[in-house]
Amino acid sequence: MEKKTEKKGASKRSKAPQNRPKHQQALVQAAAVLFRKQGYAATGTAEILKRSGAPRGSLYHYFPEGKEAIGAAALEAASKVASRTFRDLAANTESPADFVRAYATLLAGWMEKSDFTDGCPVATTVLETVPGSDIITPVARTSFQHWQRTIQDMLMSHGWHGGRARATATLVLSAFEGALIMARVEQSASPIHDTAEELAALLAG
Amino acid sequence: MEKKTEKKGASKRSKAPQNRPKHQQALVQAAAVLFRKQGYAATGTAEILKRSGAPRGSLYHYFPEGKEAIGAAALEAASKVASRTFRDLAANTESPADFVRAYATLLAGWMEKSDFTDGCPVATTVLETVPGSDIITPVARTSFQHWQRTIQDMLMSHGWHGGRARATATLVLSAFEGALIMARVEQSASPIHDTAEELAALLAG
DNA sequence: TTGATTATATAGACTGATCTGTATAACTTT
DNA sequence: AAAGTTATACAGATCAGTCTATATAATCAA
Repeated sequence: MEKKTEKKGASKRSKAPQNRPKHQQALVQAAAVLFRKQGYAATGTAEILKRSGAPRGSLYHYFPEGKEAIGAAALEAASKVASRTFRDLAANTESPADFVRAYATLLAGWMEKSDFTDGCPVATTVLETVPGSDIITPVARTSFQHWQRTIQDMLMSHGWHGGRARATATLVLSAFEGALIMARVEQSASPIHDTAEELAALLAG
Repeated sequence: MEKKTEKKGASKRSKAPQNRPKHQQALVQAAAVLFRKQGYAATGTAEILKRSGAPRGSLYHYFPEGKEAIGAAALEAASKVASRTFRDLAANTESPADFVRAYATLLAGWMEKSDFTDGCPVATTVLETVPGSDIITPVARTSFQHWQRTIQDMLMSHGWHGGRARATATLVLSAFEGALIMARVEQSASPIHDTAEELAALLAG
């Protein structure tokens, strides 16, 4: 079982530190996209490998706990992106009503661009793995709590008080979560805009 | 696939173990539970067979198009149950605000009873198969549209006007859909009640 | 500096289990 | 017998995960 021994290595022409965790990030990124679009169980490790360009060995090197660990990492990555979006949007809008409208526009554009094959990166995986997976469940929980808190803070910075802000933030999150599902099924951004307009009415009144 | 197997009708109403579509209904029922709890792709036909007690041959006899056809049938069955619940609830509540509170109580009890392993029977399958599956996609779309329309009618029967009733019904549906996901992740009925209370405030004001 | 040693990372063949779907035989009921 | 249903064996594909070998980096030895 001899293999070609390519001695071509050893050339350290570039000191670019590109070969450290070369494939780790690619794996998470690929998994995030695939899980989001087609679900957790329907996505095989082979597909993740192919899309990321990583070999099988790397997957189990970086994620000894296997597929579930990749799922958790993908959720974590997606969660951070969304949290940052929430914060940025909160900083650049003038009222809660503005905030939900702006976020709706963002989501709608995103869904349209993907031909309605995208959706919430957390929801898809969650419905297949929570509470079954001990690795994914806590990550998902933290993610939702973080989002909820970010929206709650946004409301409070506009004068809302604790208890009501908490419940309202939950409604906002629930509504967008559901609107993404409806948009996907109806292949239309309308549910997102309808939901946001009604939310805006509540937040303004 | 809907106009083929129902010619015998209710000619025989004996409770006796008559094996007409004996296994057909059991298959759909088993699939509905499993898809709802653990997802579409994660549920193998073997598991459906085992839970339903049907042999493999029956599955492909009643559903020649296989797993996707069972998925569509399960969605259809679940959709009808929910529609009926909506109508019954609408008939027995005195205002839209009452309606959402009553439905929240129903959902919360259901989730608690299942230890938060249940959820919306449509959402779970949808996120894995729409728009990929040509068999499931139209069923899911019809289901959501039917629900939306039922809630819209409820609102209009309380004096709401067309345009606003449409958008508000979408919000209500989205919010409950999302609240179920959050409840599952947080292993708590609070997101459902919080969401419903905020919705009630909007509907009352 | 050079050489040896260990740790990290890449690479893909391989495994046994499970997947969906098919084929065909054997009932059951009319 | 004929049609409708049940029953099981089977097939090819794919599944997640393990294995061994190799390559590159970092650390230590002289």
